Amino acid sequence: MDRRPVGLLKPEFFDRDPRRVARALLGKLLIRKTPRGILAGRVVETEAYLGAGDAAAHAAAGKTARNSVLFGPPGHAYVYFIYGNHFCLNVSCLPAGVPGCVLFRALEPVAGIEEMARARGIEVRRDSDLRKISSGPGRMSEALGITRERDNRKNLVSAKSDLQLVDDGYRARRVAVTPRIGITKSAEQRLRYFISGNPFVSGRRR
DNA sequence: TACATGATGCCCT
DNA sequence: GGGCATCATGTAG
Repeated sequence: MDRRPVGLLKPEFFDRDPRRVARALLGKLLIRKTPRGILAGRVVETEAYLGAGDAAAHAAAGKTARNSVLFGPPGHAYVYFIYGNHFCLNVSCLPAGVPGCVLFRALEPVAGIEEMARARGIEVRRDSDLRKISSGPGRMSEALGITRERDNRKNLVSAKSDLQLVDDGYRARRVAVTPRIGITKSAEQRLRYFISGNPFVSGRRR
C-alpha cells in the first residue's frame, strides 16, 4: 500500500533512530509561516547525530543547558550558533531521555523564494544562482530567519507552530550516504544523507 | 575569568 | 583551494 499522507508530520516520526529519521526527512517540506506569507523548502540534505558513542554530537559529553533539547521529547528544534556567524537547525529524535538529532543541511526553495533570497541579501534575477539561498546549514537558517532566540525548543510538529515539517507526498528517489561535513571527531561514520543529483545539495557539484 | 574550539560561508586567488 | 571573520559554549585554572 502506497499511502501518501499529506500534512504535518507526527511526533512519532521522530521517535526512532536519527539515521532513519535523517533518511526519511529527505523530500519533506520545512515551512515558515510569516505575516507576509509562507516560506517553504524541500529537505534535500541531512546529517544524523547520535548520542554517546558519536563524538561529533553535541550530546556526546552529556546533558548541559545548551544541548538539553536533545534530551527532550522528539520533534523539537535544537538551534545553535556556530563560528560566530551562523545558526544551525536540528530536530530532536528518540524519546525523552535519549539524545539524538538530525541536522538540516540544505533545502530546495519551493515557496517564498524572493522573500528568502531577500533575507540572504541575494537579488533574484534570471542569471541568479538560487543554490545560494539555502544550500548549507547557515544559509538555509538565514533564508528562513531561524535564530536560537526565536526557534530553539520550538515544537516542529505542532499546528500552532510557525516552523513546521510537512509531508506533501513527494518521495525522494535516489539517496546517497556519505561521511558528514566539517567535523573532525567520528568523521569516518557515514551519517550524511542527500537526494542524489539534486542541485541544491551543499558543496561543489560533480 | 581566560582561553581554545567549532555540524560555516564568503571572498579572494 | 585557502584564508579569515567572529562569538557562544564548555572547561580549565
